[in-house]
Amino acid sequence: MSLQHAILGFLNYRPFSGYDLKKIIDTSVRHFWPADQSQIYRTLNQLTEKGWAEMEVIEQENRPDRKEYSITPTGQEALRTWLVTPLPFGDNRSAPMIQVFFAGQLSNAEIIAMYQRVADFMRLGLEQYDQIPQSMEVYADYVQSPREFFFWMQTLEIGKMMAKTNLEWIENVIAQLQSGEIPEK
Amino acid sequence: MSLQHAILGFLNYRPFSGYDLKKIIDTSVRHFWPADQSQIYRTLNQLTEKGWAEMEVIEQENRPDRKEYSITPTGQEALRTWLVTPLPFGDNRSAPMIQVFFAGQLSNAEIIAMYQRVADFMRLGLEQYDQIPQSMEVYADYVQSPREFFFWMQTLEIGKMMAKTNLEWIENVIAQLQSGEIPEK
DNA sequence: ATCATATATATGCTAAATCCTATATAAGGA
DNA sequence: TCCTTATATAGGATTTAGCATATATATGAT
Repeated sequence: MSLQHAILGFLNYRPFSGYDLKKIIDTSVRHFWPADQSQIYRTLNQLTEKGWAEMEVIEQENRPDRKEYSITPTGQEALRTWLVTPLPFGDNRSAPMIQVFFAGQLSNAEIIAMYQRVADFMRLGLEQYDQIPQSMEVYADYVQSPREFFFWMQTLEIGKMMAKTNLEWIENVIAQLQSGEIPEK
Repeated sequence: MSLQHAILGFLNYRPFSGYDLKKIIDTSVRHFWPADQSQIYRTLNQLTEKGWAEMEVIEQENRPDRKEYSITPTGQEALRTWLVTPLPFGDNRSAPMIQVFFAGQLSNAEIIAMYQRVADFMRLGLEQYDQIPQSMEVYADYVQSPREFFFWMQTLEIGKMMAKTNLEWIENVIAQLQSGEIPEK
């Protein structure tokens, strides 16, 4: 359902083709909603069937025709309705959490080794967060607005905060294990 | 894939039936990995086909026969291999993040109203976290071990930390919007 | 001349998840 | 008697996602 709304969100800026959308998504919302090319095309068909988007074939020389999709008034209404619907944060499936739940079945040494590797990945990720704002400038091609930019940066901000919190938690678990407080089974 | 490993994790404590597992999952890992009844039964079939679990029919009086599933040595190996594989935290789809990304398409008043409702939900959720440890005692029926308990509590701990971080972020966004720093489009 | 890359869309197949319904037995309450 | 709840498993239908492959044109590099 959400990919439909994500695409509607972009179409509400201006019309795009499936090919455009693939590139845009890969440089923006991919971090919290990756989308396969085939999925994007299929979703555009769904939006058209629902009457939330309209398609126009744009003939081109030297390259295949484009199918440009525009949002319809019904689509704009559907988008707004969805955007103002409170959704629960932190309600997502998480395989790493399953690992934590069953970590007791491993030895302390194994757990420490694994989480030290995870912590290293997270520290790397945190460093890279600071380089993302530059790559965000790409978006200026699509929409030029400090208001939009503010909310885009908020998705980065929350990502960074979550990563920090995760890292803090991991470091704490490692410390507790290393302190010997947690007896082996 | 992960439901298979979650179920293996439980089977590694002792044999369970699909009916047992449904109840156990609903009172434990449901928060980060909900599972439908039919999905559990189908996954048990998959585990059996893979040779990771074995099924034994237990005849009962007065009620339908149980099919008890035990983990096999191959299954234990698969579980261990998966448990020591570092998985990236914070790599999950998040519909609320899509809403943030496109929030600029709403008015400040609409955004504030929506996030105040979300914040209220989160504060409620945070209060309830403190009551969960009691309900965790149910697990004692399945496994009696302070070591296991430690890791179970860690899944609660990270959930609470994440909820706090989310709330902090939301309160900050609301404050920025209310301060008038963010111009309407 | 060939090979990779960019532009552009489509379809087949599979896995995973969700919802719904079906089947069967028995206890307990209204 | 009938209805609900508990115990127990199974399968159909649909949605979403992910991976692979096909098709078509044109440019630039080796």
